[in-house]
Parts: sequence; structure tokens; C-alpha cells
Amino acid sequence: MLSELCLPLGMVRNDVSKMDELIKERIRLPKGSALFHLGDKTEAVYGIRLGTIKTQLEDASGQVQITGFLLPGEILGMDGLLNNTHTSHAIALEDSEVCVIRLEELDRLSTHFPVLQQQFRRLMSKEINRSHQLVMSLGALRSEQRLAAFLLSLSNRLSALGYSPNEFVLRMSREEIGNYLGLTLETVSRLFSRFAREGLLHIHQREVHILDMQALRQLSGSDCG
Amino acid sequence: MLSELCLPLGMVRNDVSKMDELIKERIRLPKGSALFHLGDKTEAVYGIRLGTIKTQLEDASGQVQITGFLLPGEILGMDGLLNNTHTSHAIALEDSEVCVIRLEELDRLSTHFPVLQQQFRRLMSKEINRSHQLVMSLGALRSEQRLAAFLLSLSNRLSALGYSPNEFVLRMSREEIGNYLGLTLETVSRLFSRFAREGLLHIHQREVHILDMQALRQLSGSDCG
DNA sequence: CGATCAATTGAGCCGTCTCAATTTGGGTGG
DNA sequence: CCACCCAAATTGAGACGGCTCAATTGATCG
Repeated sequence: MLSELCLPLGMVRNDVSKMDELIKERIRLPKGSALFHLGDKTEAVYGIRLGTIKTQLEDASGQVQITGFLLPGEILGMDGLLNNTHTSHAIALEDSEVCVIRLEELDRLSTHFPVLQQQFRRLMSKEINRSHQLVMSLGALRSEQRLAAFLLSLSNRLSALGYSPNEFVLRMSREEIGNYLGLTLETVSRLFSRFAREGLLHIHQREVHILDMQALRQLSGSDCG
Repeated sequence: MLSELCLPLGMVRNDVSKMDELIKERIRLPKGSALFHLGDKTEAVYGIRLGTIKTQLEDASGQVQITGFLLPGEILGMDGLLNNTHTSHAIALEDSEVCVIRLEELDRLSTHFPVLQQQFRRLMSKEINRSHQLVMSLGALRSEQRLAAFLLSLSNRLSALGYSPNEFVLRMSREEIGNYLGLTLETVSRLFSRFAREGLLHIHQREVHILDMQALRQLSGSDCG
């Protein structure tokens, strides 16, 4: 059952039982601590069991770009499989816990259970799609649409984890949201205020209550129109 | 040797010889034709042998976002591995040719040659990193930096293929570049004109001559400073 | 209960977009 | 071969969205 949180996609019971071999190790991450840094050797990928973790790139000039806010059941570290070196930082936004999927274990087990590698391919494809969606958001949407889409994505994913889709707590600051969405923290703050003024949601600090999900969807552009 | 163009990353001779089994089929793509469309069933991924192919997302409202311009040796279609359904369109920008890597073949051979799946993981990781770089460009760079980074990326990849890093022909329109970089075609055109005025490059329609690569690098922000 | 950091809000500026006119180039048919 | 046509690219003027800088308020945590 723990495995389900770490490789949750359509696993067959039979396989899951074998999978426990794969995941022996867990790591607790206090808020603010790093799971890995840019340049670290990649010996494993990680499935989030608990908490929220951000991943961010950093270029030669120190410029930072957040590429994801990952929730329980999601995988991180796959950007490091190209050269066995992580190309991003992974930092816990709250006290978190991950399970460790060692690559050599993955390879060893994959030869016995071919379904495992197909499973893993799907997880990597999911990350590609996630990133492409972010590109779409950054490249094609205006600020209000980006924030609406961001909130809807969070809502959907939290809902899938059994939490309320309408009420949740943002684990990241305005600055982090802004960085992720290619906006300034002031713009994010103003947009929250405006959404609240227009009756789309209530927001108090990091507590969000979505009042009009349909209007958010229309705004985000995911609806036809 | 053909295989090298399709799975070019650090393959051992021994494996390559077995790989020819994997790549039996080729597809010729006239300029403007699609290799696959959003919603198509994914039964293969494709390695470009010749030409240039763009991949683009399209949302419910018809909004399009180009996520990549792929050159020979690069792989496309990996966004479809999540649900065996393509999530993007792939369209040839010039007469092109791809080799077909069938997934069932890949799975069959992977069980006999474990190195193959590691190889494939690397290719998927490369796509993740490529997309993350684009996110960084869209989220953190200003227009001139985006275009500079775009030109440098093209130059580097063409150079790796044996072409001149300083002189090349853009296979995409201003509008396509703009869409890819989150800018309008007018902004792209103005930037080219400005770069030319400042002596960074010559541009005549789609022919580019880079005159000051170092200045472009500094501009793109990939240099420290 | 201060100290500090996060968030809000305002004013003004700058970069990019929009809308429009013009030029250039390539392709086609007379 | 030239004339025409259409698509692509260039360039300009003006509007607007998001950024910058700055001040203020509101949380959180020793």
C-alpha cells in the first residue's frame, strides 16, 4: 500500500507485492531542506509520500526557475537520468517524506518484471506532459489565465488525493508562485485580490477557498470559447 | 550506422548491431505533413533521420503552443507514452524522414538487452530537460534573451550534426519562432533587425549568419554576470 | 511583545502587443 | 520571361499589461 503512493499508476496487485523490494528506504525532509541539489549524482528517483516539494533550475548567473510543485504520489528526480546528474534542486516546502527508488534496483527488477519498465516509462511521460503544460501556460496564457490554471491544477491533484478541491492551503509563497508562473509576486498578489473581489474565491494569506470553479475554468481557457 | 542517428547516445557497437532489428521501418514526410496528431494512438516513437519537425500542443479552445523544433538524431512522440495517446501534433517543417521505433519491439528487445531501456530512459530524461529549459526561457528571460538562447541552441545542435554553427537556415517562420518563445511575430522580427543593427548577426529572410557568438551568449544570460 | 518576513496596495514606467501600412520574395500562369 | 498574386517579413504608432520601486499592513516566531 505504501508502494501505491510511490508508483501509483494502475499497478497489478501481483506486481505491487514484488515492488516492496524496490522501495526499502524512506527519507524524511524537514521544511526547507533539500532532497538533492543541482550537480548531485543521480542514484535514485523519489516518490513523494507526504508533503510538498518544489523543483527549481538554476543557471550560471544564479537565475532560478521553479519547474514544479510536487505532491504525494508524484515522482521527482527524473531530470537526472540523462547523465546521472541532477539538473535541478528539490526543496521541501513543508515537512515531507519520500521513498527512494534506486536505479540499480529498478534495473534489476525490470528484467524480471517487464511491466515495471513500462510503468516507469509512463511516469517519465507524465513528467514530459506536465512540463509541456507549463510551457503552454507560460507561452500562451495571460497572467490571470496562468494563475487560474495553476489553482485548478492544484485543486484537481489535491482532490485526487482525497482532499477537498475547494479548500486548501498553499504551501508556497507568492514569490514562488510568481516565479513558477513567470510573474512577479506583486502581480500574483494583485490577481488573488482581484479574483476575491470578483467572487471567484476567498483568500486569506495561504488559505484558498474556491467559490466559482466553473468561472475559473472559463478564465483559464481550458474551456472552449 | 542508421541506428546511430536514431538512438545516438553512447551506444556500444555490440548493441547497435542488435538494434537494427528495432528499426525496420522508415517514414518519409513531405513538408507540411503530420507524423501524428493529438489524440492518435501511440504505437511507436520516432527518431528523425532527416529534416526538421515541430511539435505543438493544442488546447480545447484551439490555442496552439509549439513545444519543440526537432532535428536529426532527436526523438519525438514520448509525450504519448503516458496513455498510449499522443498529446501533441508533429508536423514536418521541410521534407523529412523518420525511423519508427515500435514500442512492442522496444519492450521485446529490452528484456534481452537491458542497456536498451537505460538508453531509452536517458532519451526521455533528455526530453524532460529540454522542456525544462524552455520553461526557464519562457519564465525567466526577456524577449531578447529568449531569442538569443534560441539561436544558440539551434547553432549548437546543428554544429553537433556537422553543419556550420555560424550559418544556417531557419526552417520555421517568424510566427512559429514567436509562438515557441511566447512572443509575437512582430517582436521576433524587430529583435532580428536589432541584432543585425548591433552587429550580432546578419539575417536575410530565413538565412542566419552569426557574427558575434560570444555577445549572443552574454545576452542570453547563460554566461555569468 | 518586539523583530522579521510575507503579503498587500499604489503610482509610474517600460516592454511587448495590437493594429495597420508597406516591402520583399517566391510561385504561377499568361 | 515578365507580370501578377499571395504569403512572409518588416516597420511604425499607439495602447495596455505586467514590472519596478516604494510604503504600509499583517503574520509568525522567538
